[in-house]
Amino acid sequence: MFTLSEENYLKAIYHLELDTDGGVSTNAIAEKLATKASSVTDMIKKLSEKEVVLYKKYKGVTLTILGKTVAANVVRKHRLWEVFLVEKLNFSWHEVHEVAEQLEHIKSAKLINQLDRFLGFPTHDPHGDPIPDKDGNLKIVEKSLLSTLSKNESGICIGVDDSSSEFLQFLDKKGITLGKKITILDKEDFDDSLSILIGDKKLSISNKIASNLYIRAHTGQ
Amino acid sequence: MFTLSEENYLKAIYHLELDTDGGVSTNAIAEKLATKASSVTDMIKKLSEKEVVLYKKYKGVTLTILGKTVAANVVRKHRLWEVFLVEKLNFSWHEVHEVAEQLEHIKSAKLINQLDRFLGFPTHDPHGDPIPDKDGNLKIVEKSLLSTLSKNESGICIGVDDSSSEFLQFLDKKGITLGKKITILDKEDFDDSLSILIGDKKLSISNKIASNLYIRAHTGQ
DNA sequence: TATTATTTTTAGACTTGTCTAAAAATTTAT
DNA sequence: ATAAATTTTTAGACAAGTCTAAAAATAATA
Repeated sequence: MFTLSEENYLKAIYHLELDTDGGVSTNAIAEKLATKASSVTDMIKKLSEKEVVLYKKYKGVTLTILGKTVAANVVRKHRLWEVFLVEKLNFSWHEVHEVAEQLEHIKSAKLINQLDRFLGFPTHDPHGDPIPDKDGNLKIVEKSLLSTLSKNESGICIGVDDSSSEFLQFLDKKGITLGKKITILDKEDFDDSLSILIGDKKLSISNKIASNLYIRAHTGQ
Repeated sequence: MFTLSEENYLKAIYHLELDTDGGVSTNAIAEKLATKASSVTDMIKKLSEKEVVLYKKYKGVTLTILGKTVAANVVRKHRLWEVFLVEKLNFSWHEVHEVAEQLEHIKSAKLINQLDRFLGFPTHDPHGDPIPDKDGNLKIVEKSLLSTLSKNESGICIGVDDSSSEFLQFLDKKGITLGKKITILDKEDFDDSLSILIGDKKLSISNKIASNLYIRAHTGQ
């Protein structure tokens, strides 16, 4: 069994591994968890003892199969609870993270299985991130940043890169939500801003926004 | 803000105060929390600093208004989660306690308010115990043990005294659930066992069982 | 009321997870 | 390739919460 703190380290390493090749550095973990490198070293030794990470001094860490399974399970719980909060308790998508950070550590296999069923076996959380299945596998969806699409191309909004509260509230205000079809009407060379059609509304958005929105290619129609 | 451990102490004292007059003893708390008296003394000093208990050496503790409010809020969360688990996730009433012990420590006012609404503002948990309102007040229902009723009297089953897993499973097996009407058909002087009518079934139950079932008097009908 | 017995508190130690400051290893740059 | 900068690790300390063993206070009993 793993402590709350151990689970948080495993989750951090899990996320960092997704966009790093090779081992995850001590400093990267420290930054992600808002802690000190020395604390990370201490914890890594413990996790290494428990055989959930592979560790060689000065060379960073990688998760073992076991470690990845444990981490994915925490992520699974986090995202299922986010769905619950939004779908059943009327939370906005920018309000769920902090609470899900707590709920993800509740230990009960039955709880999470029944919650999954209760929610209708969702595959994605309210931010569009995939929910790992019981074995820790997740369905990869081909996705691209809105900013990489060309004029007249379109796609379905399926997620965000930056899921900060501010950004999500901004999207709410603009009426940009998951599942909506977005079409690029025009691209401005000057500042890389975009003119887009979302639903039946025409919007102008900056490149910064477009670089934080994930789109699934929309063939035909 | 209170730590998980502090909340557990406050809850234990809250429950113990309900069936004790005067202060709650160090040993009683230690037994309830399966810890040592010396640990209790340490924690009590901390809680006293935080002004949630009144403490005089060797004289036991009592909750302050603030302490009672905090404790009642933990109990409120515990019982609301139990309702959730039974009503929405198909848990049996004997399975909920352990999970609710964890969920009761999740910190989010919005979460618990929305959960309350989602569940239809329930007043009692699956074992028949009252759920404190936001201010920590609970509706007292006049209740008596089944064993105190006389022949031909009847009432509605509203709760259990012993909520151990074994007892609850026993009740399930016998078909005894909350809300059912129970009538005393006969009392056996020899061993104080009872012959009762529940629903349309006739049952014989021991005095031990009857001393663990709470009944609300059922006037008329 | 003096003497046991019980309860409670104190003193000191241990674990977990964290920190700061300094040393060691690695990487970068001249 | 050696010096400088950065990263990582070690060493030692601290707070929270717990424990054991012993001392102090209270309660029970003769």
